[in-house]
Amino acid sequence: MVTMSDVAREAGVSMMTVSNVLNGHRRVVPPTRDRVLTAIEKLGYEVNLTARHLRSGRTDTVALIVPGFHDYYGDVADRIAPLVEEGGRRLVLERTGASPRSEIESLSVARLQMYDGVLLSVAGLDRERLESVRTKAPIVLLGEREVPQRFDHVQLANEEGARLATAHMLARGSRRVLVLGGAPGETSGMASLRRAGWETAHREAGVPADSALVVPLTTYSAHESREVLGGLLDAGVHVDGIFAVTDTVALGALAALADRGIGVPDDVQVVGFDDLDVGKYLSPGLTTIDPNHDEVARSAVRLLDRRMAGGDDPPEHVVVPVRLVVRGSTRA
Amino acid sequence: MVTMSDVAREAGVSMMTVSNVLNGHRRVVPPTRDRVLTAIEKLGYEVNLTARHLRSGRTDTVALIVPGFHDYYGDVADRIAPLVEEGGRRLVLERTGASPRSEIESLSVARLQMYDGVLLSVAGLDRERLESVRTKAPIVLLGEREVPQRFDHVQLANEEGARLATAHMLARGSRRVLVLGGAPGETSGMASLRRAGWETAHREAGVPADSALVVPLTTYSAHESREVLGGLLDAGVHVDGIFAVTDTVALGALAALADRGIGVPDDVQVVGFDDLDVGKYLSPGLTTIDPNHDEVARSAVRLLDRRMAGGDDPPEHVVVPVRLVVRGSTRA
DNA sequence: CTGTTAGCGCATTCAC
DNA sequence: GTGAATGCGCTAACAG
Repeated sequence: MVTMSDVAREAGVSMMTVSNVLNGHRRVVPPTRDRVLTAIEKLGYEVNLTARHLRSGRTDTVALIVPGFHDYYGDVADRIAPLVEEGGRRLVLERTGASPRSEIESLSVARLQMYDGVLLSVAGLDRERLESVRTKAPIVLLGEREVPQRFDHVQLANEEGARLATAHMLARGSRRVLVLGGAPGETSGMASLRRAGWETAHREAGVPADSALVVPLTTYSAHESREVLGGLLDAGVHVDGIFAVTDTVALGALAALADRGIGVPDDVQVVGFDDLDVGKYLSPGLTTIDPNHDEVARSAVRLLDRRMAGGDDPPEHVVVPVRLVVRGSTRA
Repeated sequence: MVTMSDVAREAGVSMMTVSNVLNGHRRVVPPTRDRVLTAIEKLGYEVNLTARHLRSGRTDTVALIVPGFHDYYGDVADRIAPLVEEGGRRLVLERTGASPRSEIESLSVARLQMYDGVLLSVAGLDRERLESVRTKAPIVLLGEREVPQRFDHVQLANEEGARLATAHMLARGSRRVLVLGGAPGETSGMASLRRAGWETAHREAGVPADSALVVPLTTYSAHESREVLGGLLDAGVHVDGIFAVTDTVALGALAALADRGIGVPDDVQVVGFDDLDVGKYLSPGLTTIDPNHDEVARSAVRLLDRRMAGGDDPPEHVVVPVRLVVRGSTRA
């Protein structure tokens, strides 16, 4: 391995001069600079980032830690990456994985040290686990769970999105709108917030909200959704609208309806949440809530940049506005 | 920050004993061991992974480098992660991004140093760029592009999958099977290999393959697929089967057909490639090729483990078998 | 089984 | 504008 001192010897300068040429912290006069650059080129030298990290304390790396790689954070991650790169850093993804052990490991001081800052998706983490994160390292939380006040946090306007979705169907004639994946009771967490928006829409429209139409899910998978909704339909539950708390849930719901020959949107209107790409290509297209990933990415990076710059402003809790995207699964 | 020497002092032992307790390289007698563990607990010590890396040369980290986070590699990544963890390492994802600059940076010696091994998805990289990767670090290439012989490589049985897909439609009566996203000419690269399989199926079935039915795409997006196929249909091209080179392309094709009221599978049969989850929930379900991600993950990690263990076996080029998954978009 | 020595490659600090 | 010394925190190699 060719090191900085090899380059220094080749160029006839000290290591410090090489270092300065590389990171530009101090001015180096052009002729010296050129000699160094020539030597670097000739020897094929590249800095050892690990040594730089140990010495300087900076890693120039930001981590986005997600529950799993396949989930919807991939889309957000692609929007976060260029913003992080603008700040001269790179983004890496880690996953917490399924086991509590690996989850805790992802959040250990040792691992957090590897990064200048961490964006942590809280989808898979309970509050207790978050409370136990002991570090003053820059962290911004992302996601729809309730989080400790002391963290910066970016989440969606869950309740507002659910209200928009439900009001849209009520305004188009639905009177029995099922909220698929909605949690009864409570007022925090994605499922509860979205159920609350469903209630608000009913109240505003003067339509009674039947609590029998709040149908919880455990995995929020399309598979579970299809099974659970199918069971209800087969049991004769009367439904003329479905607010699925995610597009994935909506996908399962559409399959359950199609399995039974129930027409969308004529018999039952359907609205999802997330604006997955697939929704555009279904027939009919899926009406949904656009979660505004660009704005999520911008907010998250803005908050993290502030922390990484050493800002000690009070924690900020950003709620990103969302909007309704109307397609064919609801009536004109 | 509490360091190893703090722990050593607290426990009344040398740093080496602390180090040995932590990494288990040498036996430490239980009473000593307990004193060390108690001191670690008391002080809340955690190793500095950067220092360990600089000293030992190991990072205990494997990187999976992909063109973008949102694409289909998320699914493979989730299967690779546990296998990497079994080997006592963690997996991180990086993306090459769009710009050639960041792509080259991802492959720089400096960055590759950060990892014990690298799994590199070649989807976004041309051969020239790969040739220029100068390092003897453990690397395994993943994906359907042609790659230099000197690398280990895992790819799908593209041609066989395409043959299965096309033969399935020909056997069920299609005589004008369009290959959407197939590249004319050549015999390397995903699109060409899949077109070759389409040709093979025709030859085996004794059906002439009309080269006018080879329709190239540039982005392989659902959007492009919908537009391109729509244009052909509107121009009156006669088609009674579509082999879409990816499920995403199939999604766009299904939308183009639905836009025009063309029935699937009665008027046109459709087969995709990738077995994306969404295919199960469409109506009708999408017949497709299961790319066997489990086997891709296993092969990739096996090859990488061998390189990381210092094996100097000749480069291995694994072709992972695929299978046809029959759903409603083709006839019974 | 445990300790001592040395140094991984770089950037901070202080000198000139 | 450039150089010399020092040490970030850890572990390999060698003693004992």
